[in-house]
Amino acid sequence: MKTQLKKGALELCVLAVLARGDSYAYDIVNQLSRSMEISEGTVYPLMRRLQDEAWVNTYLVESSTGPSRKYYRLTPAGETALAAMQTEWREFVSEIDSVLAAPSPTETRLPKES
Amino acid sequence: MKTQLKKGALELCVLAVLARGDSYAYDIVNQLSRSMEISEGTVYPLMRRLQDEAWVNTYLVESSTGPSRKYYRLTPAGETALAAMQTEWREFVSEIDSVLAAPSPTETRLPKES
DNA sequence: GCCACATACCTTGCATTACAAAGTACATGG
DNA sequence: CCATGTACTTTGTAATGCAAGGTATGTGGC
Repeated sequence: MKTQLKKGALELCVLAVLARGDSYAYDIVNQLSRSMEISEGTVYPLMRRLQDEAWVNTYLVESSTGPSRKYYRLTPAGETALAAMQTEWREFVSEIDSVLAAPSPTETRLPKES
Repeated sequence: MKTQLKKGALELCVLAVLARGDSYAYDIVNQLSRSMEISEGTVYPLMRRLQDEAWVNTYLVESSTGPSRKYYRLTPAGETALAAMQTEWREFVSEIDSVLAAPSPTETRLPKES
């Protein structure tokens, strides 16, 4: 079920990780794995989308411990998008919480008349 | 974009509304509209799913101001599911917030060596 | 009577996105 | 030479939000 909750939030998470420093997909997955469940099959297509939106650009760096890494770097547009998403995220959480916190009727379970 | 964030959370919202008292889809849409954007085309299929899961059952009530209303009532299983989802929701928000709040490197934008 | 409007229901088709599964390729160590 | 870890990518499936459209009931104005 949690899968559905994640939709849209992972993009924000990936941008937040990149705001802390350039990284490559495999490492992003590992970083996010410390806080949440995430799979490679989710992140690689997501990185492609971020590129298509021009929120990141890429460069290759050779590694001595395996194949070359494709690093992603936030663009100015990406930073703007990240800021907007953080605001949206906070608004979204407030909205849901306000629904959850709405007053419960003192009389239990009576159909309301409009 | 916010559309994606909503996935999975609306089910929780609808159950939370029903926990405050039986209601019908058209009214649920209006109640939720006070806190968030929501459309009928989303809610009606969702109500069907809640029925399929046996989280709600229904009864008809005639209205003097329009067609009969199909009221939904939370079942015990629905209350259990609601409680579980509320917990999941809080965990989810914590996870995302922990990613957003993770420490920023003091040195800006340097590729990390593993 | 008729017509617009609000109420109330429902369905179809589209877009988005998370994920499992599978595959490719490089480097190291037994 | 073969298993393991690193690192990338693609394909297909499932879930679900939403616009758009459709049906039907009741009220009030003309």
